[in-house]
Amino acid sequence: MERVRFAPSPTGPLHIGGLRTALFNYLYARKHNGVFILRVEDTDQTRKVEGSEEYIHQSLAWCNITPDEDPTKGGEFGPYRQSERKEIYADYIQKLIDNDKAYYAFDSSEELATARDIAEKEKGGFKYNAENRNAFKNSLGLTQQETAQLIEEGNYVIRLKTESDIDVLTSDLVRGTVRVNSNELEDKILMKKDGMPTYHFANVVDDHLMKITTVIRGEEWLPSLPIHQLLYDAFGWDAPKFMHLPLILNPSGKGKLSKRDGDKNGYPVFPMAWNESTGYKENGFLPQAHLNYIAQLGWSLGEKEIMSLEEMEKTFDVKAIQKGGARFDYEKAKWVNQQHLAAFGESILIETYPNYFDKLKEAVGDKLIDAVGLIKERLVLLNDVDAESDCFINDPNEYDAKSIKRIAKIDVANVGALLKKGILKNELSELKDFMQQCGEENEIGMGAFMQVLRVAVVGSLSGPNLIPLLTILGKDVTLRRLERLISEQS
RNA sequence: GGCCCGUUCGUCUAUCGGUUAGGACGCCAGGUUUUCAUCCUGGAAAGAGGGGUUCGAUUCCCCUACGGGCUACCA
Repeated sequence: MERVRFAPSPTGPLHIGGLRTALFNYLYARKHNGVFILRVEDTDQTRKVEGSEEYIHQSLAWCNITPDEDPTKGGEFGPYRQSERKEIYADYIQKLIDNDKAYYAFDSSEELATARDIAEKEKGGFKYNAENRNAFKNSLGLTQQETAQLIEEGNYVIRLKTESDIDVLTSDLVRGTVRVNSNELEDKILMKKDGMPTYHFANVVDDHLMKITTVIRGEEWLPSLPIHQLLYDAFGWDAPKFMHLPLILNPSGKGKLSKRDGDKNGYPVFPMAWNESTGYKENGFLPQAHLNYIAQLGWSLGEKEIMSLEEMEKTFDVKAIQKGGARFDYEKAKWVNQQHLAAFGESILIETYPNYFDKLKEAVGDKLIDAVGLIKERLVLLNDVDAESDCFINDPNEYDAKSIKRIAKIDVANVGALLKKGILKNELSELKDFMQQCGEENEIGMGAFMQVLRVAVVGSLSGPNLIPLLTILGKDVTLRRLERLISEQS
């Protein structure tokens, strides 16, 4: 039974990268009939941001990515919030200490900072490990008595005791074997002064205890994989499988996708609104379309790019995961959304997103389905509904200057008068025949009629199919709008 | 700086040693449409560079370049 987990920190809103990690975990679980767990990694109390855990839940819910086990619904392996697992970590760190795999260290942050400064100037980097740990204040160099005394005072951290000069072999599902010499590694802090574990420690302990079979996370974790491997070894545990996902980059390719770049270039980076920032939801994206697009960043879906979540669950394949980072492309994200929108039937679209169609419904009543049929193929985002519906609801506010220029050659008064007559005498649905006939008699092109009528009704030369639009609006509205154009343009 | 990972059209990607290097977004041109959008057809557009291995390399290996990540008592 495969068990995977998405393990975000509640330090702010979920962003696109985090959401994709969640998605891939979820897809992997579903594909293998496994279990998808949400674990909240809130071991850093100082960086915790109010409301962000709730935000993570809501975002996943919006996307229909439902955890099988999580902090709110619980599960067999809880608690699922790391801050509630303090005693567990204390037990396990003791095992490491007892087996000489970890040790106490008493260096102050200031002492470490100076050591780091000096080392960086001298050899370009600082590492606290077998090579120099004797130079620091820790239980490895101090007597038992001194150590006990310092522990009593409470100002200590616990570090992993790495061996010197051994090859650490790790394996990644998308990258194969990664080999690092332990001299490159550090005696990472496992337990902080406040008694909370660091990511490295809590992660390994929890993944083991929660019986995680495959760890799927971002590539930024690849450098610490050897540390995690050492930790599994220290406990004598089998490590799970690992899959490190390529990063999602800014459109420029410079750096990880950032909120800053999103703000600058006008695209959201969060699933839903967070403080001043709007999310994909508020910008009119369908959750399945958003997921469909971000899935393409690092996963080759094949020739058929447009897929529902269910289809992705079936086709997800580790072999198709990309190694290199993928740049974000908002244009394509919108195109995917347009494709999903187009696949909806009118009534299902209205049923699924009723709020977007409230105003239109009020204006056209039982002709709502016809009206939506006219605008549906014009939508890229759900938010476009407003602009596209406008011609059903309001008379044109003002006439588009370019369009007025384009009909300048037409005798609006004359054409308008003929149209008026035609509308009074004919059914709107038959107006085209009238224009044809009347056009021949008066040597006026079909285009002239249509353009005048369109500008009158919509205010510009673009918009939905005109005759069906008129039949929904009715004769009164059509005539009113036509007369106004005649009076303003004659 | 050190370590790790990566590199096919502008972008997302296919190719598991032999292909006219395929698809998608975007772009351009044409068609459909009263218009715009949709839709359809067509077009321009790619193997970072250098060495190997091989009868043959985009594909395997090495070097270089470039890009990214990590280098916290943050995750």
